[in-house]
Amino acid sequence: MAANLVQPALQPPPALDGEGPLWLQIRRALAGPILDGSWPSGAKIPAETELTLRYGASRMTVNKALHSLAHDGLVERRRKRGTVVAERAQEHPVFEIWDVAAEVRRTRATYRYSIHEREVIGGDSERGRLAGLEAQPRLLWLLVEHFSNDHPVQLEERLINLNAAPKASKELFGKTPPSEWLLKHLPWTEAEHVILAREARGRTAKLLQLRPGSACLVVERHTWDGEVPVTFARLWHPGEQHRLVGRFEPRKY
Amino acid sequence: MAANLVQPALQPPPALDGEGPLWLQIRRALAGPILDGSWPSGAKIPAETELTLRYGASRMTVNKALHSLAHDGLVERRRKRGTVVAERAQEHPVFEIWDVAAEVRRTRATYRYSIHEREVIGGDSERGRLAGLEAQPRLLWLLVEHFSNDHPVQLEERLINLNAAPKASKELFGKTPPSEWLLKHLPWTEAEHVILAREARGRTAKLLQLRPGSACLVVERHTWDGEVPVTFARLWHPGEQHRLVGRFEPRKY
DNA sequence: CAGTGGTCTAGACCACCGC
DNA sequence: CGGTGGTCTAGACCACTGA
Repeated sequence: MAANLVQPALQPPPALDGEGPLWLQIRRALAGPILDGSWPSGAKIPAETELTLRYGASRMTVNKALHSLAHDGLVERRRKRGTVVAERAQEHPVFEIWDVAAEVRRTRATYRYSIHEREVIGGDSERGRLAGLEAQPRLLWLLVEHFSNDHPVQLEERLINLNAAPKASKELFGKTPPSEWLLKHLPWTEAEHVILAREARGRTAKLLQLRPGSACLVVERHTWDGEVPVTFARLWHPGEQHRLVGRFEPRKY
Repeated sequence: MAANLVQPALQPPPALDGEGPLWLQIRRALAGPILDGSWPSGAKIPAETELTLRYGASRMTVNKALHSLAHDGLVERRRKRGTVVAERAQEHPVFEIWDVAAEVRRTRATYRYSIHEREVIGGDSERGRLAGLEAQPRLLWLLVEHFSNDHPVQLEERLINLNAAPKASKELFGKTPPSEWLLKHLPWTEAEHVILAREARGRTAKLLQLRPGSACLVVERHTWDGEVPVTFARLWHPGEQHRLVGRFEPRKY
């Protein structure tokens, strides 16, 4: 039984899935264990030459995959030391589709959600128009509240285009919150986030247990699949409790 | 006089600056005209093979530069059509170091700023401690207000580490606002943005011409040069006026 | 010193898609 | 159809930096 002095035993690099360009396959194969935690921060990733053998690819191809992972902050590379899993690899960059449920669970708090409203409406309704979905005949409207340790952390106003997601009309979201369900079941190719500050009034304030007029951080998210709008979400967060954090480096220009 | 039917006459691709890797030089050479507007959205960028000749580089190298520009949303590439300047090329991605002055000027409004306070303080002062700069002996404190068409759009609370930026102690920022001056004169390797919502009170509300208690979008930005903190800024924006917008695509994993 | 990534080349084949 | 980007290769030299 040789002691693993420096590196804990790691699962070997996973196999490729055969889908798409080789460098993206290699990227996915390496990103998987990093994101699901089986390769912890600081774990050493095989050298380029080694991956070259493992995957039967040229070094340039392996390099493209690793460069791409480094660009997105999942790994850090340095000459001689090699490539290691980055400290913050699992942190969700601000402008990705993130998920309150996962975020709450990461802090080891208990997560819970509650659906206050669920209704099929037309796109020409006030809600549909405000979200820019007036051209869509049928929308599913949801009002969902998310809790961390039974304390409200997010109020979610959600519209789902039922033409793009017919399956959603039968879904009651009893076990899976809508955001997670959508990520799993609906493809999207483009998203836009708008971040702004707004005062909580009326029901919004009441549900979030805030004094009317309290500042809230609001994230509005549109997603499209090609040209087709898929879903809209307006996410209310109590003022200073919810902070969007992003780290970055200077641009290259 | 042949009519330029489809493409307006464009400046030729600029020369390289000889600094750093070839692909980054090419990237900079192409990014310049895009960002300063001399190549408008939709303008066609020479094909890879053409740039290969122009810059005496191999196609792989040119490709790496263009791929990188496309990744960051400055250009769009499609087979046969070629590479064109993206629609939103000049929009500042949310999590970059952006500059109100440039933003205001882009909307063709007149930009103006005013320095309300300027003072050298110790890092152990309240302001220094709140910004996490307590270990720094000397800080320059500034309170700057930014206007678009004489209407306040941003209030900037600024701390500059004078150990990292000794030149700043003599700078009066009479012609150049601090943010722009810092970008020009101070190197940084890492930055962090925190976005939150907060109510404007007292002087903050008064300067921004808001009713006390109005929701503001606050961006707090730290930058470091290696391990050394360089500057801290807290930027207040009137609630819904200032929106941070980001577009993105699904991750590749 | 030597392992590792950083970069670059010259050429190749292919897929897409506007003309 | 043919121009364009997308990808891949096999090899090369170099720069950094940890052992």
